[in-house]
Amino acid sequence: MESRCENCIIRQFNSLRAMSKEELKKVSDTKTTKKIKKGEPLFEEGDKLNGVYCVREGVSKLSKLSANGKDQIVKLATKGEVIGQRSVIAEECTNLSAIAVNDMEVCFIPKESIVHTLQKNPNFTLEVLRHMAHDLKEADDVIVNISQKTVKQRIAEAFLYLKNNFGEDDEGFLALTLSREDISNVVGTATESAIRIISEFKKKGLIHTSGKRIAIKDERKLNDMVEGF
Amino acid sequence: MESRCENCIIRQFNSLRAMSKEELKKVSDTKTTKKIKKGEPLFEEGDKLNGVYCVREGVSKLSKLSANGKDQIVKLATKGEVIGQRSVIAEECTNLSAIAVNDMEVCFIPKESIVHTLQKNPNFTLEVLRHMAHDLKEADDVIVNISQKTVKQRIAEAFLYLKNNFGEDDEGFLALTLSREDISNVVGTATESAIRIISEFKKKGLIHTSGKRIAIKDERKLNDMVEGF
DNA sequence: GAAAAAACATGACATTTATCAGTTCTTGTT
DNA sequence: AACAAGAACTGATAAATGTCATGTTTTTTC
Repeated sequence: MESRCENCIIRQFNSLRAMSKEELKKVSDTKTTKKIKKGEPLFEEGDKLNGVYCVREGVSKLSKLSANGKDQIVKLATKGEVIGQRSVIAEECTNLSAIAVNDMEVCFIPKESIVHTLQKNPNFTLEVLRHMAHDLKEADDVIVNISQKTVKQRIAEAFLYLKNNFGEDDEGFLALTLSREDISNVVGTATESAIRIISEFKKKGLIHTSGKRIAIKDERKLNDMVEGF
Repeated sequence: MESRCENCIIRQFNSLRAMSKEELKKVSDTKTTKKIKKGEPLFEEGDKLNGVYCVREGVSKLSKLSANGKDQIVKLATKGEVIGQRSVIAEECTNLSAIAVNDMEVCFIPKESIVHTLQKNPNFTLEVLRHMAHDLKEADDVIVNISQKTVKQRIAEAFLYLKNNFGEDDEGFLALTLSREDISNVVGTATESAIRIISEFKKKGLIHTSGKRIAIKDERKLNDMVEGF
C-alpha cells in the first residue's frame, strides 16, 4: 500500500498543509505516484494539464523554448514543491515544459481534487496565492538580473543559488549537478560562453571541478562579483 | 461626495468584482482617492505598503533598480489594474517602485479591507490568484524574451505591445508616449542603443515619429522582426 | 573494456551592445 | 519670443557575447 498524503512530510513545505483532513483524504485517494527518469518530461510546453505534480524526490527544470531553438530555464523545482498549479488555476495550457534533471518521484494530483478546495477553502487558496506571490517576486528578480547583469555575474549568482538551495555533497561539490548546457539555459547565454566563464572561474580559484561536478572554493569572491566588484 | 466602488466600472476589470456587496461597501468606505502627477511615485522599492492601489486613470510603470543604477521596468499598469497586491499578500516590503508615466487618478484601499476578504471569500481569493497566475506567465515570457531575443526584436515587440494594450490616438501615434529612456528600461538596454534602433526603424519605414511620439507604419514587418525573419 | 556518443573545452572571429563625448532638437518657463 | 533644461540623437570606440570549427574528455552502451 502506497503512503498517504495525510502522513507525508513533504506536504509541510507546500500549500497542501492548509487543507482540511477530509480534503486531504480526497487528494490522497485520487493521487497516483510516478517515477520519472532523468531527462524524461513530466509534461511539455503546450500540454493541457489535468492536475498538479507534487515533488517527493529529485529536481525538475521548468523551461520554455524560444524561437531560436534554445531553452530558457525559468525555475528549478525540488522536493516539496508543487508543479503545474499556475496552469491549472488559469485553466490554460501550460507555458512551460517540466523535465527531470535527475531521477524523480512525484505524486500526480488530479485537478478535480484541487479545484474544489480552491473554491471552498479560502485558507488553502490564500496559501497557494502566497506561494505564487513569492514565485512572481522571484521572476521579477530574474528579469532584472538577466537584463542588468553580465553573464559572468549571473553564472556566479547561479552557483551561489545552487549551493544555498540544494547544498553540497560530502566532497564539497554542489549537490545538484547540472550540465553546462543547463547552466547556460539558466543564465540565458550560449553554452560556449558559460563553459568559458567556468574555466575562467577555475583559473582564478573561485571554484574547482571534477567532470561536470562543480565545487565552490571562494564564496566571498563570487559574492563580490555578483555585486559588481 | 466621491463616487462609490459599488458603481465603479473600473472594478469590472479587476478582482474586486468577486467581492460581495457588504465587502465592497467596506472597501468603498475606507478607500481614498489620490491624484498623482506624471513622474511622481505611488510608492518606492522597499516601502511597506498599507494597502493596494486601483488605477482609475493614467498609467504607472513598475520598476526595480539594479545594482548598476538602471531601472528595469517590469510591468506597465493601466486603468482597471490593481497595484501592490503581491506585496500585501506576501506581507513583505514591495520589491518594485511604482511611478506615474502620465497624470494618474488612483484609489488607495487599506489592506485591512482586503485581507479580511482574502481570508473569508474564496471566490475573491481565487480571482486574485488567477490574476497573479496571469502576471506570472507574462513574467516568464519576459524572461525568455530578454534572454533570447536581440534588442532590435525586443523594441519591435515593445511597440506592438504598446499598440495592442494602449491603442493609438486619432493621428495614429501610440496612445501611450514613453520617453526613450523608459523604452530602454522596458526592453532592458542602454538608452543610446534604443535611440539608435528607433532611428534605424524610422529609416526603414517601419515607424515614424514626431518629437517623442511614435507611430507604427508597418506592423507586418515589425511582427516578422519579432519572429526572427 | 572497447567503441560510440555525448558533453566539455578552446581558439578565431563576427556581431551585438555598451560607453563616452559631443551636438541638436523639444519643451516648458518667464 | 528668448532662454534654459532636459531629451533626443550621432559618431567613435571598447567591451561583451555569440558563432563556427575543431579537438579533447567523459559517459554510455553493447
